Amino acid sequence: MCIWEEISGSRGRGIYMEEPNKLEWANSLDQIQIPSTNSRIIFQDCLPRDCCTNFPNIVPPTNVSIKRDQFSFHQGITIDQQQAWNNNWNCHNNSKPIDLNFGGTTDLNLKEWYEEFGKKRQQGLKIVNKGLVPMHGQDHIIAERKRREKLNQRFIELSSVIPSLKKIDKASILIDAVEYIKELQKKVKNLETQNPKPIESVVLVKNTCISSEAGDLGCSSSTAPKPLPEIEARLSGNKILISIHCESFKGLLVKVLSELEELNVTVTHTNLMHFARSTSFITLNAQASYQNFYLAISLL
Amino acid sequence: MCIWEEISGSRGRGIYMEEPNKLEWANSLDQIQIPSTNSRIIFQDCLPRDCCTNFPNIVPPTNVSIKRDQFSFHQGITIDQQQAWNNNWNCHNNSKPIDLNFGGTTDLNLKEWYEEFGKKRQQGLKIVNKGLVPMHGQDHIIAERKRREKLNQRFIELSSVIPSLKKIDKASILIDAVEYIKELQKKVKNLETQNPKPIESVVLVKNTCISSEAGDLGCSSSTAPKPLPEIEARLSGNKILISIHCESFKGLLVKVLSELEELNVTVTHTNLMHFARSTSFITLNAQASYQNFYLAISLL
DNA sequence: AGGAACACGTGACCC
DNA sequence: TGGGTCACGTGTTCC
Repeated sequence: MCIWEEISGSRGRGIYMEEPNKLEWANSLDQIQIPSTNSRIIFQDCLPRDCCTNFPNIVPPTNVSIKRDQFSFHQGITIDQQQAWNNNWNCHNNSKPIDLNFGGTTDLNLKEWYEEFGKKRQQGLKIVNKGLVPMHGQDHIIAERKRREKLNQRFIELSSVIPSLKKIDKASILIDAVEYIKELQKKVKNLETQNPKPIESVVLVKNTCISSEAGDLGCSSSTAPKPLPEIEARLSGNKILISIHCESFKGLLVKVLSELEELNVTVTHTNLMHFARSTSFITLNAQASYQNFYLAISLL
Repeated sequence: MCIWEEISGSRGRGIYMEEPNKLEWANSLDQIQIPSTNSRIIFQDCLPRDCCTNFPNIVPPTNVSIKRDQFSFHQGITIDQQQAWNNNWNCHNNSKPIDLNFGGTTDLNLKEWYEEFGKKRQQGLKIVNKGLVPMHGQDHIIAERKRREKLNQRFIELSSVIPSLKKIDKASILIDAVEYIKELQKKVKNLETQNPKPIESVVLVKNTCISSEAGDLGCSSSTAPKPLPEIEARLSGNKILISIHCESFKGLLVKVLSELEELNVTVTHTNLMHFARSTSFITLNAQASYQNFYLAISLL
């Protein structure tokens, strides 16, 4: 014999009803009695169609709300059972509970139905008294449900961008995500250090008398209408292409190269050609280390 | 009227007792009856001294365990009430429950005491039936606790490898992880398509009489002890460095270049030098499209 | 007060 | 059967 007696009281924030989450396995209908007021009982994991078809008149007037394989009943509003049955019984994606009126409409023996139904089940019918949730507690439940859904959705999203996913439980997803991210970071680092940045920029230092540090290249000595040296620097990432047109002198290339070396620039290709009027054309490919890159450019 | 009737049964895995965590506010002693066996009821938030002093003989033999401002009673072991009272009653930091024997030792009226006590309280006495925990349930609780800890640990790990983390709640971590992974994937793709593979390989085609397609480069005409042409090809990813030493003839460079062009190889740098005995040294930098890469190499 | 985030104990389910 | 995983409703805390 199970009897729920309602005793009102306030606990914590909301108004609570009696006996929250009372749960048991009914092995005999003799154990079940319906709370008189303000209570709700959910029969979980039962086949709703059977349940509804055979459900007897327990405590009229009683409502039954249906959702998936659950239904609950309580006192209050009544609507047409058959209508809800026809429209929504098999509509599993309908999240809104449906009220069904059982009050006085059926006379079938719940005990008989239950015991027949119970034979097909390993355990007794699970009965949860849901009547004793805090008022406003429904909001909390729904909010929490949404939060869980959101989190799960994002777990799915995360797992979808990880190609090397082995198991799909949450812990593994997180582990593999960390692993994958580390792998990608490593790859990017490798690629970036040995490759130019995709962004290209061009710096032009043409027809400009360069500063004192590079002055020994022969800047001041020229009085030609087109003043020498001409220096062009083109940048792509940390790669540099330098073109120099200047007067020839002994040790010119050594000077240029040592100059660049001081700027921590690695020369990858050089080309020197003498041309008319004893001038030289120097073409250089070089690569700057990242930390000295802008310094090097500004000094050039 | 509140009646707990024990109904044994198995639910899930362990053996469960009836009515776990039953909780209510008792406003009248008429509402309270003690479960006959295997149950424990805790009176919370009551003053133990009063309670104990005045507690009647309810269902002998009954034990009462005291912990802070709670005490529970159940059937079983009995110890001396007065001793526990003297030693432990006010010892609030004693976490071990103490058993007190009420069986037949006191005859006071619980109803009177309770109602006197209840006047001082806003609410009724809070009664929690703690008797109905699952057996072996402790393992489950601990396991689940560990699982949660593990998951949280991995959330922390994940968040530690994401540099652009704004908020630190779980949902945001997952979102940012997805975003970051996509970003990295994109970066890697960009870098990989425009850059050579980091693996370097070297192919040597030295001192070999090349095949008919390249035969017009002058292979057959040479009778020198060291037969010309010499061709070396070095590979790094899809980049190729070719060194050719062969006899000079008119249109040599054009021939070489058009030959390479047919192989869908993009030449990025060339250098031709004439040297002694009217031979030429050609150095070429080239880049093969991936699909023609191995073909190009085999033809060279 | 009221929403958001979290931890908790628990029931169910799956190898 | 037992270990592991998940979802659920709830209590708590913070803003």
